[in-house]
Amino acid sequence: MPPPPPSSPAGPDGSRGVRVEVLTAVFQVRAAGPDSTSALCVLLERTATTGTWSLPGGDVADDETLETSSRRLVADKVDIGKIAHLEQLAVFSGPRRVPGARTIASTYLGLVPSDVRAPLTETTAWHAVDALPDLAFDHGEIVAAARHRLAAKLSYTNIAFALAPARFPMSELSEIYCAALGYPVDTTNLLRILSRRAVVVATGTVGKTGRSGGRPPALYAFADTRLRVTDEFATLRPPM
Amino acid sequence: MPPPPPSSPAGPDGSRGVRVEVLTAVFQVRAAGPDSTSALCVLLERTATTGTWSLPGGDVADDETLETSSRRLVADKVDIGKIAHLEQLAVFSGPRRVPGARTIASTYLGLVPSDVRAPLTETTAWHAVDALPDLAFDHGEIVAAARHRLAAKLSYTNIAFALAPARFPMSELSEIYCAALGYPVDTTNLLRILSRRAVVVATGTVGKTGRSGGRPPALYAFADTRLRVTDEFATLRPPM
DNA sequence: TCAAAAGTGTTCGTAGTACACCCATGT
DNA sequence: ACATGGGTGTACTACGAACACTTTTGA
Repeated sequence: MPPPPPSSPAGPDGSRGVRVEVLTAVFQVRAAGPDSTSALCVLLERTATTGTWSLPGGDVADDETLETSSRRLVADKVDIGKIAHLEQLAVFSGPRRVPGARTIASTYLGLVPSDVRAPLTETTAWHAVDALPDLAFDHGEIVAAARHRLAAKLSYTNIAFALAPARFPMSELSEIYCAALGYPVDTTNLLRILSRRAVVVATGTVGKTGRSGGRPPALYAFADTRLRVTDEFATLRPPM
Repeated sequence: MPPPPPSSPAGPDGSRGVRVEVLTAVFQVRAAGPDSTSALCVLLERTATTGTWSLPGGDVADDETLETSSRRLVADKVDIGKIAHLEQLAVFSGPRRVPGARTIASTYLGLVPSDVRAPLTETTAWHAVDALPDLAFDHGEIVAAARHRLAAKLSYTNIAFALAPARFPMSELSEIYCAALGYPVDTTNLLRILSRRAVVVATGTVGKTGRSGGRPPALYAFADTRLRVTDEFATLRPPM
């Protein structure tokens, strides 16, 4: 019994197929809440009929990759050039994850710098991830996975470049880390760690002092604008 | 202009869809080469017609998740119960990644303990990852991604439980790490690290001494048989 | 008693945390 | 001058790498 070739068509006419949707969790650290402290927020859109919130997404087109698809499907919500980082998250494939036709969701994590002011439409809004409304289907699970991924990568990659403005005082970067991680981060040590790893560099310029006095802060910038693993081997390093 | 609901069907009758195939890179550390040293190997199958090697896989069925699909599609090659760990890898979605109908590949990484002796069929074989033949389509890329994932997780999770037998001397575990990582690992330090993290525990039993003399080794076992992150925060730990 | 393999202990370097202290600016 | 925020310096700790040394077995 010869096994079928592993990549053979599903049916004789190739007609069989499943629906594949792409869903993207776009994050931004932004002022939220009454005291306007920074919080990690996710972009949601409201379905007109049911009123429930869901992640932006839709179907893949024939001639595009899933990543292109993700970009296209959030383009009308956030300026496409403003997504500083986009990466695959996971596939959600439960046969009954959505009602109706069987639909597999390929999900993405997108990041937008904190100084981007996206023009929102009537049906889209940023929601703090710590105070989410009920989400459609398994979208809550997807947001949770995206948060987890972001938090993990903050500690061993330069992924924060995609959440920070081009230039920033370290105190601002510290706030961003704090918002994304959910716990306070020591600004002093953050600078040391990121400097040692050559993730951030001083620009030589200084910013303006805040509303209530204080020394004007030095401005820093990320050395790269692409994801880089900065602490590859937590342990079990190769010899020498 | 109300946006379409994010999970609406693609076409009026739901007929539109893409082909989704599941491909699995199954790894095992096994004796390979003339000197029969341990090497990381991947399970491949040969296409009868073209003679090229490819990863085991096929199409998703309507009522199964992708993971179930992966298990089913390698079941005739390796006893399904012997896959100690299976996880999502990535989605490969280039519109022209395979000839013919547009096919998206959802890929998985599977691990089999080194003491499992799988009954191979005529068309399947284990190949050392350092001496792979030409692979079909983008399967080489997939194997590379799987290797990379495995190496990374070896340093911050207990993932090696899925590559090791139930009980083993530390020298054997060291060989497994060495084969999977591609560089030598100090057995002494490996024990210390994995003990501190409570990843391995001594069983109290001792094994048989080798063919050429030597002290009989203590046998160890993994504390868990499911993936656990053992070094969650490489840095930026939460305070206290 | 010697070789081979396993196990123990010690030293060293480095990275990250915590925190005290010093600097620059606005009021 | 003093409050406010930014920056520097310094202990302390912990973990892992490297490697020497001891123990236990078979020949």
